[in-house]
Amino acid sequence: MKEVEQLLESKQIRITAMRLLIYKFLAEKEVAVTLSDIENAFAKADRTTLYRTVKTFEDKGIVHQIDDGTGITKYALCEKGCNCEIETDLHLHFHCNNCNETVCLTEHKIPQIKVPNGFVSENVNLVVKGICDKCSA
Amino acid sequence: MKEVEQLLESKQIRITAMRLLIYKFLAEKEVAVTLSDIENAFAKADRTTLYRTVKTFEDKGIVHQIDDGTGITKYALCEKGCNCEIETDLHLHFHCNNCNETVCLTEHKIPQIKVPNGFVSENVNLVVKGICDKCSA
DNA sequence: AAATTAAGTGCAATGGAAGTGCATTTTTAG
DNA sequence: CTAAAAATGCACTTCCATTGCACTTAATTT
Ligand SMILES: [Mn+2]
Ligand SMILES: [Mn+2]
Ligand SMILES: [Zn+2]
Ligand SMILES: [Zn+2]
Repeated sequence: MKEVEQLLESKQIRITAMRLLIYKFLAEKEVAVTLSDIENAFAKADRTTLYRTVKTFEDKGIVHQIDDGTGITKYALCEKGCNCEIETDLHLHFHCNNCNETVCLTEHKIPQIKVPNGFVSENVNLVVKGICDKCSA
Repeated sequence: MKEVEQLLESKQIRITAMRLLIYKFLAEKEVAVTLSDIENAFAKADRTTLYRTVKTFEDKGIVHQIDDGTGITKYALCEKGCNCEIETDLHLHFHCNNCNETVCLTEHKIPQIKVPNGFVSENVNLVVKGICDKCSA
């Protein structure tokens, strides 16, 4: 647990019980989660608090948002040294049409995309949909 | 106008005044439009009608939805012979962070994306964000 | 330690957009 | 012309993101 507290402090995030719990929850999940997922895991806490906690994490660069096309924002912890606040998020995301879960494929970087003359690419969002490893087994 | 009516008929879409107008509106726009854009252009028509008209167009394969990450669904006419109802939509979309408009880059196909073993890719959504040609000039 | 200030949390409410049920109008078919 | 089918309009619902404000907890200052 000490490591988590150190991480939060290093990112200028004050430590509270709620924040430690939410961080732990995100760390245990191997998939991206919605606000409702968090809400269900912490029935006592108010949705607003969870929302703002995740937003704080995002602002401080330890969580990134994922728009997987379902219309519901998902969140996942950043990898160590991910820097997605500064550079653009480079890895791709996979959404399973069967189990409806979304995962970060952090090892799979988004290839360079060519755009027509006059266009300037600053950022790319790439979501692959299909069947995940668990569902295809 | 005759061509439009023929196109609609060939796709089993009944011709109504509203549908012709909306088709014309989409055809004139060189960018993807939101439902609100259409709503503003046809103040008299009810939002539901516009919604269902566009949905009909989509079901019949003459319009495709675009999720550009703004959280608001956008629509654009399909190219001739686009077949995005059958195969997956292959071209990429560009969203301008300056003018906030989204365009189809129909000439730019989405490259083959590698996914890890066990994952099956069925569909890819690729949105590039940056500065469009008009805004960068 | 007490007082002051700032930050975090909870409750209530708002707003935007997508979507649906049903009554009414318009089109099509017999 | 009449009956059936499709399209349209209105009202309403749902879902999620987001905010204002009051209250509680933690951090600073005196
Ligand atoms: Mn990710
Ligand atoms: Mn397109
Ligand atoms: Zn799955
Ligand atoms: Zn632009």
